Amino acid sequence: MHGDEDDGRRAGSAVPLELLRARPARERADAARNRAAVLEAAARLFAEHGVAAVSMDQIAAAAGVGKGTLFRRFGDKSGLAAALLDARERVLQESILHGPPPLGPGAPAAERLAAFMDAYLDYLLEHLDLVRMSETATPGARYRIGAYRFWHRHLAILLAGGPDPEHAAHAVLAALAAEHVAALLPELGEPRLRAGLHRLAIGRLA
Amino acid sequence: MHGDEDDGRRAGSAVPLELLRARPARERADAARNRAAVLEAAARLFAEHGVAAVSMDQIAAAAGVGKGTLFRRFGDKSGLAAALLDARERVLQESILHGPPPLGPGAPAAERLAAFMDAYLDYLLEHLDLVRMSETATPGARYRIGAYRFWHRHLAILLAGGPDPEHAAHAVLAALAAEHVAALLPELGEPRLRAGLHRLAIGRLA
DNA sequence: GGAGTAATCGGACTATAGTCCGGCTGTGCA
DNA sequence: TGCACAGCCGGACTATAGTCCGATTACTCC
Repeated sequence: MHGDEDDGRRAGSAVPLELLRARPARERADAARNRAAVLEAAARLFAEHGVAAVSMDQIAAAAGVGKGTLFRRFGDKSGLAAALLDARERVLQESILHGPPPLGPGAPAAERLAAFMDAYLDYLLEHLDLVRMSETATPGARYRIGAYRFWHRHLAILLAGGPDPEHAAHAVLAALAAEHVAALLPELGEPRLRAGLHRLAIGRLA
Repeated sequence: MHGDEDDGRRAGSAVPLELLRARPARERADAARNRAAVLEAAARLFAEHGVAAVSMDQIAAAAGVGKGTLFRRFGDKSGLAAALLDARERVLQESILHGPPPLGPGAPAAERLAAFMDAYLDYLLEHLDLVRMSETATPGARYRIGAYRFWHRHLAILLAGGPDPEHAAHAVLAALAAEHVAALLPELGEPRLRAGLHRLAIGRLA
C-alpha cells in the first residue's frame, strides 16, 4: 500500500506466506533501529522547521545514518512523508471500513459522503504540509500511492448512482488535493471551503 | 500576466505610460536576440526529447547564452514553460473575451461552459507536458500565474447562479489541472474524461 | 562622435535530490 | 560456538536548479 518501503513485509500482496518466510522475513535489528531513528528525526525536524525547509541530508545526519540508508529505505522525500502519515491514514481507513456510521458502513450514501469529506478534510488540514509533500515530490506520485486508490474506490462506491462514478470520484479527489486546498484555504477560509466540498460531493455544485 | 518576465514592458499593469517611457522601456537588442534564441532552443529541445528530459543547462547551451541570462529572463523552468505557452493562451483568452459564441459572449451560460471545457481541454491535451511543467515546477505556481486567475474569473461568472461560484470555479479548475488530467487520461480515455468534465461543469456530477 | 550609465551577460558557485558500490554485520545453520 | 552470506550501511559521487557579481555592451545625452 502507501508506505511501500522495500523491506520484506509487504502487506496485502499475493505472495504466499511460505515464500516470505523462506528468506529472513524480519528486518534486521539494525535496520529497524535506523528506521525508527529516521522517522523520529524527520518528525522532529519537520515539526521544528517546517517540511519544506528540511533537507534529506539534515534528516540523515540527525538520525545518525547515511544518505544511502535513508533513500534505500524510503525511496524519496515523498516516501518518507508517506511513511510518517501511514499511521494516521490507517486510522481513517479503518474507520471507513469498520467504524460506526455515518463514516463507516450502515448510513445512506449521501451521509457517508458528507462524513468522508469532513473526516478527510480534518486529516488533510492537520497534516497539510506533509500530505502536500507526499503528493507533489515526484510527478504523478499522488495517483500512484495506495491511499489514493483507497479513497477513490470508496468515493466511487458512494457515488454509484451517477453517470460515471469513477470519474466523479476522481473529480472530488482533485478538489481534495493538498496543493489545491493549500491554495484555496487563505482565499476562502475553512468554513466556505468545507461547504463547497460538501456541495461538490453531493453533486450540487451549480 | 502569465509570461511575467521582469523586463520593462509588463502588459496590463496600472503603471502610467509615462513612467514606462521615462527609463529605456525597450529591451536592448541583444536581450531581444537572446530571448528569441532561448525560446527557439527550448521549443526545439522540448519537442525533440520531451519537456522533463531537458535541463536548463542544455537550453542555455543550445541557445548560446549563459545560465544567468536564462534564469534572469524567465525566473525558473515554469516561467520558461509559461512563456512558451503565452501565445496559445492569449488566443484562447481572446476567443473567450471577444470571439463568436458559444465560446465567446452571447450564448447561454451552460453552452459557454461546455464550449470552454472543450476548448480548454483541447489546449491542455495539445500541450500537456508543457502546461504540467508550468503548473508544478514550484509549489503553488499554478495558482499564482495570471492565466489561472483568468480562467477562474471566467468560470465564476458562468457559474453565477450557484451557491458559491468562486469555489465552484476552483473545483472545476482542480479537475483541469495538468497533473490530474495526465493521470486520468490513460485510465479513462479522452471521451470519458471529456464527458465527465462536462458533467462536472454543469453540476450534474452525482 | 564620445563619454556616462544602466542593464545585460555568462560562468563560477552553492545547495539539494538521488545513485552507487565496497565493506561490514547481524542472522541462520551446523 | 563458529561460519557463510544476504542484506544492510554510509559516504563519495553525479546531476540539476537556481544565485551572484565582475566584466561587458547597448543606449542616451551632450
